[in-house]
Amino acid sequence: MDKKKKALINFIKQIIPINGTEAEEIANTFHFTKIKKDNLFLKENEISDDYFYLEKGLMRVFLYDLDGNEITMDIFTENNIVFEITSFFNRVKSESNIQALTDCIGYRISYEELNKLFHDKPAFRDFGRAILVKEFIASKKRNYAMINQTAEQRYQHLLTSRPEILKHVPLKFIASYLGVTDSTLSRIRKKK
Amino acid sequence: MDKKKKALINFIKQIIPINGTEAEEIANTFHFTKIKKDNLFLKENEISDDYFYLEKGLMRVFLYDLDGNEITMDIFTENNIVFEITSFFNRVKSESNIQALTDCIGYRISYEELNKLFHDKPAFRDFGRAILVKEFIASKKRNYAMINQTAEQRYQHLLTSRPEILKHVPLKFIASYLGVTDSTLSRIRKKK
DNA sequence: GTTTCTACTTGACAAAAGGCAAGAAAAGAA
DNA sequence: TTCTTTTCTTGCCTTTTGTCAAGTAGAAAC
Repeated sequence: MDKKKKALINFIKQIIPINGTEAEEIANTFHFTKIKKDNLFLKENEISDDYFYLEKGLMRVFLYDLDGNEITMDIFTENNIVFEITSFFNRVKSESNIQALTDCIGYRISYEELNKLFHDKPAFRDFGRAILVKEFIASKKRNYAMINQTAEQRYQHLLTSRPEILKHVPLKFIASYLGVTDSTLSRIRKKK
Repeated sequence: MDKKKKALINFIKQIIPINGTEAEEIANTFHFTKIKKDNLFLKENEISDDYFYLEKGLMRVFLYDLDGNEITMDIFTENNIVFEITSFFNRVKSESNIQALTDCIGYRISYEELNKLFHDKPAFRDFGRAILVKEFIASKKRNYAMINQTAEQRYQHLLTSRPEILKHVPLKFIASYLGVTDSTLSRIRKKK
């Protein structure tokens, strides 16, 4: 038993009903991982092999648009699973990068290990599905916000729902995540 | 063996590698369903119990914003799985409605039947996951388009990638799906 | 046929957001 | 500390999109 995996064990228990022993066995398949600030956890054109529980820190997903501009598509905060769904599950080259915005620690498993867990621990299948569903719902909410809210409303929502992002992430990344330019976000922020 | 389920069988085979017999057995768990134009396949505040393969027709997902306006969040075309992920998988009341935009036919199963299939046909688990991943990717692409493209670019893309929508769906639904007002879409369309 | 909807268009003006460039402020490096 | 780089702000002007309201076109109802 690895005492240090407590956060991961609690996270698993929070997602699915499972007894302590089994949650521990699952957690013990995961490997401790550190990522230094600014380092890339996933590079574009690589096939992602990381299903990663982020215990501490912040990460972002970004890619380049047709003009070569960086677009921040997602920002992950602690106590979440971080992975590039397309590349990881479809075993194709990633179009996006995942970068640590602060020093990060957490636990990872490979595609093979994940599938072995699905096989060995049927309860864990529900975990896998629940994570997919959870992230999918978050993506749909973002779509809704982009259609129905102004940039200012999206900013206010981020401010109240995930204030830790505002504290640690440069404005330009937040701006592109919210779908505006950094000038616009700077003006929005000034208003308040 | 039900000859009429050929489209569904082919769809399953297209998503996962599977032999004909097993694909047929899976397909035979599904129930033929018709939905008349304009009818609601799912009503808000109901718990969705439909995992639906749409063989022919068009459907849309919509909900009401805070001002009571209808927002079309998604449009489904034929040869796709239609379901409200949050309500169906989390067994909670749906916040959105699903409506037939034309007369529709297809095959449905319930949540219970789906889970039974996952249990009885391990290969079908990959199908379930592949569908989730497929829809998730589509949602992420929509997010990207909303952040990086103008309404006109989004319209042009829809025009070339899914022209059947333009033919059969009223402009106001397409407009809200693209994240613009119907006036704006009308002007965009005029340009070309 | 006429009426009644609904779908769509269009004009005039307002609001939201972007582009660009200059400069201030803050954070890091030496 | 000073220098350098990055981050953020701001002004000016343009583009995009929204709002509201009036009007047309077409389909469906009577």
